Amino acid sequence: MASNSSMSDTSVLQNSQMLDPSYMSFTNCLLQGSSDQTTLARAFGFSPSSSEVFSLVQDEPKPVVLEVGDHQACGSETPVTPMSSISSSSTEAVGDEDSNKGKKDKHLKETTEEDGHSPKKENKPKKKGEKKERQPRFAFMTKSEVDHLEDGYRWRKYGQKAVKNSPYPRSYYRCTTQKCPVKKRVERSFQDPSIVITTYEGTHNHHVPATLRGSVAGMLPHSMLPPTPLGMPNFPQELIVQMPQFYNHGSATNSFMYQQNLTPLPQLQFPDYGLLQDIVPSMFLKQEP
DNA sequence: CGACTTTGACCAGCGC
DNA sequence: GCGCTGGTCAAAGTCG
Repeated sequence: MASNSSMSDTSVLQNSQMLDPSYMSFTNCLLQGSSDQTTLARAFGFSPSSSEVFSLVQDEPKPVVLEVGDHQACGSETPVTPMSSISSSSTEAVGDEDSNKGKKDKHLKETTEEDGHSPKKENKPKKKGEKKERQPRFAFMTKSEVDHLEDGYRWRKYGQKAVKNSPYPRSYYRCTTQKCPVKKRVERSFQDPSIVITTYEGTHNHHVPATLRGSVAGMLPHSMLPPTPLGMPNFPQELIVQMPQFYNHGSATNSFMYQQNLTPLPQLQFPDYGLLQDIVPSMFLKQEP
């Protein structure tokens, strides 16, 4: 599918409310406070390009984030607004979480009785109480014509589902690298079809494939390359590595716009989280007061 | 021929 | 308990 996005500008806007203090550090800098896109870009080591990143959502247990240019990141004043931040701890919230875990179990379920019967999956025994650990997740919105943005990694689509209340389907991708647990979900905002909502889940345990067409990996500054899975915070890593078109199909125009402190698009300014939730339901967790 | 996409089915969780 | 929904599987199809 489309992997090229020839997008337009890049603007980041955010909404930073409900940020859990713990996340503030990063999110703050990243999304809200620091807002200068350039700064942001710099902070993450990517350069703007084809699409617009409207908001970010992170679902991280820990705000490990700052390591990536943190201090630098903070301090500007652009309006970068995170869609929200999710603290996994407090509320198991994120429905997705379950999803991940539950789903898999599904096939754990047993076929026992007539076992082997189901044509499709076979089931493996799994413990009932056993829960799957939730992978760190990170979501962001981009303005893009293409659904699947090139981000340097190779993905394999493993499913697509219609989204309730939305004419646009949601696609599920998995990193094709062996043993890499990273998944991502891509869907379009039904409110603004030009907006693509991408959710990454998990952490790559490998580097960006060097063989990627266009050798994206090669173009990446080392700061963008995935650090070791162990040593680095997941979030930043995700962000850095996966910010799609940011480093991929950058165009002068885009870069320019990016640095120009783009104006937030009206339709992207979400007055309240309810709205946001409509757009990206699974990414918004209620925050306990 | 391998890698990837499409698509219908399956399953678990959740709300009613 | 039932139905809905989201997430995943895997066979079949497509593509380079």
